[in-house]
This record gives sequence, C-alpha cells and structure tokens, in this order.
Amino acid sequence: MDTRMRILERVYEDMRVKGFQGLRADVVMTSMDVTKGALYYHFKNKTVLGYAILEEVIQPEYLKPYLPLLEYEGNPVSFLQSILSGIKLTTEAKDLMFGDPVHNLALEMSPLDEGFRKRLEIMQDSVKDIISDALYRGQVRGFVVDRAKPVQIASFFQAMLAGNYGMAKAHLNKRVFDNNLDMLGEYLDEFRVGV
Amino acid sequence: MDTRMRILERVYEDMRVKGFQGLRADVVMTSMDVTKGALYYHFKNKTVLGYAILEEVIQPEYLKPYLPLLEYEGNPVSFLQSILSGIKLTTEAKDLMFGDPVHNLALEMSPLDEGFRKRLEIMQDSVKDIISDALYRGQVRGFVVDRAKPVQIASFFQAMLAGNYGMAKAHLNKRVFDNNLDMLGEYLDEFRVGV
DNA sequence: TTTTTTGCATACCAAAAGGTATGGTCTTAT
DNA sequence: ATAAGACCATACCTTTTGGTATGCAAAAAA
Repeated sequence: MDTRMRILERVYEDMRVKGFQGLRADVVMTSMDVTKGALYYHFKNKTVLGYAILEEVIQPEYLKPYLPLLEYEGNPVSFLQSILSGIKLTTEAKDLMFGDPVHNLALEMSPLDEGFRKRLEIMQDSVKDIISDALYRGQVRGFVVDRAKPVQIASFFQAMLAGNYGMAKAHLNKRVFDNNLDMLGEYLDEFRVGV
Repeated sequence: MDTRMRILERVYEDMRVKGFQGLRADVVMTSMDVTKGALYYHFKNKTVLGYAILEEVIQPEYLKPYLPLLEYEGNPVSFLQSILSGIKLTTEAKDLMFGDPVHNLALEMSPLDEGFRKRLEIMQDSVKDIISDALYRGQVRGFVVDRAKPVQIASFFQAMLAGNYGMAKAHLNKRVFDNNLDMLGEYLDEFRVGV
C-alpha cells in the first residue's frame, strides 16, 4: 500500500477515539515509519487530511452495507433487518466505545466547519435516498404497506441507528445496544405486507 | 450571580459549539469581564471545569423535562408525547446546530475520559429509569399494554431522541427533525391501552 | 546521461494552550 | 482595628500544535 493511503488508514484509527480536534497527526506519524514530511507532502493541512479520511476511508465503509439495496429485488424490510442483524454480529462489545464515525464527526465538526458538515450531510442523504427508494419500490411491488412513508421511515431508521451507537459510547453495554437494534427491527415489521 | 456560576454558564455556551476539546477557556474569559485568575481560582484545571459544567449546568436541564413524570398519575405515553411536542415547540431551526449537550459530550469524551463517561452514563440512566418506571406504573394502572417492555422502550426513546438531535446537526432541517419526533410519538402510541 | 520531479526525512519555528506565581483588594472573623 | 482569608488581575512560563523550510535519494523524463 502506498504511503498516502497508509497515513489515511492510520490517522483514521486515531480519529475514531480522539475525534478530529483531538487528533495529533504528527504523533500518529511517529507510531508508523513515517514522519511529518510525508504527512504534509500529501496533505496541505489538517483540515484537508480530515476531508480525505472522510471521503476515502469513512464514506466507502459507510455506504457499503446499503449499496446492495440498490438492486435488491426482495422485501426491503427484510434487507434492512438483515443490516441490523449484521451490525449485531459484527459489532463486538469492545468496539462500542468507537461509535459510528460519521455520527461522531457530524456532532463534533458540523458546527465548526462547513466543509465537514456538507460532506457529512451528503453522505447521510445518500443512505437515506437508497433506503427510501428501496422502500418505495417495495411498495410498488407489494412488499411494503401503502401507509408507510419511505422517506420518513428511512430518516427514522438512520437517526435510531446513530443514536444507538452514540448511547453505547457512554454505556458500553452490548445487550442494550442489541436490544435497541431488535426494537428497530420489530418496528420495521409494522410496514411489512403479509406475515 | 456569582463569578463561578457566570463562568460556568458562559463557558457552557462555547462548549456547545466547540466541544470540550475545542474549548479555549481563557479565550472565553476575555469575552466576559473576568480573567484566567478567576477561572483557575474556581477550577483546578480544564477537566474539573468540564465536570462542573456537566453537573451544575447540563444535568439539571437534562433531567428537568422528565422529573414531573415521577409523580405523574396519568398515561405515561401521553406524557412522553408531550415531551416530544415540547421539544418541537422550543427547538428553533437555528438551534439545531447545537444538538443535545449530553449526547455531544458522550460522543466526544466518553472514550477519552472515564470521569466524563461515568457521569454521562449516570445521567442517561437516570432518565431511562424515570421513563421505564413510569411506563411500568402505567402498566399496573392499565394505561400501558402488557406486552410493552418498559426498560427497552425507555432506552429506544432515548436513543432515538439523541440520534435525531445528532442528525440535525449536519442537516439543519427542522422539518425532518420534527418529523422524526412525530414518528417516535406514533411509535409510542402502539403501547397505549385503548384509543 | 543529465535533469527534473517525486517522495519523504530532518530541523526549525511562531502561535496557542494550559497552567503557575505573585500580588493586590475587599470582605470577614477576631 | 487588625489579622486572615476569599476573590480575582497580571505577568510569566512550558509544552504542545500545526505547520514551514530545506535537503536529499530515488525515480522518471529529457
């Protein structure tokens, strides 16, 4: 892997726990076999580094679980529930302290830097659009009840996920975390057609 | 008001947008008619200042809406819905960028400082207990359906609220914010006995 | 083969951050 | 009345932060 990408990945690791403001990029460098020279060669300043991490590391991971939904032919409610199950399975108790990178950055940086805010907004909107479109197509195909409001449900789903990640950062309780995901899954069942 | 409390209030204002790490207490001082001398007379260091803001400014405000629930005799579902309405009414569009102070701090400081994490956990648990107790009493009194799980609903309610505040920081969209609150209100209706 | 450019290391640097040391005034207890 | 302590301003001080300036080896272009 090239140096630039190694820097992004490594700094991202640190940003997950320190946040962007608490991030000390040069300190992170010394924990690799790289120095500040490399850092400031590839990135003009700290803010640009942050944007790059957001776009090149965080965004792809953030969108990944939802992309298959674009071509999914089955019931979108089932798909969303499978995402929740996936989160339960892949999130270990020791990872709860990290939270969701997108939500973390949104809370920390949105009021401080319009570049961050806008990028985060776009990312969240992308996911919201994917979900709401899938729900709409699900309605057309008879998988989702007509009274369901796709955009609102998508937004609710996202907010609940984000909130659950956030609460877990203080509580570090995997059982509560999982339970909230289950509740969200049951809530979605309301909008499923048939049994 | 005494200097100590004035400092707490004023620094809190800044912390709402900068976060704790981004907070520059001495800079804030210069915007009052107070200097660092006063600051470090009342607070040993920045961390202690943060704890004081959390305990003396944020906590009371955070608990306030839920305290009446301790002695409320009516349907707790209605009460929770009235809290949601209250949030809709009192949260102006321009305030969306601030988010929820407790959730903000939880995301930023929980992984970094156990003193913050523990205090935040206790605060969130307090509210969760108030809500779940009220729901339980509601079941006993026939206001809330038996299948409702008070603790889980309380936790879900909190996570959703936190998540909604968080999403709004990037989106700054009052309509979406309100809509999510409405959805949560409708969700609670599931657990109401009768019509 | 020279020359230029790329990729990084090393050394330096100004400002900011967080805090301390000192001293003065104003109140309170004696 | 006076000694003691509370309260706060001013001036300093150290470390950290976020960079810049320079140099140099390897790769690529001419």
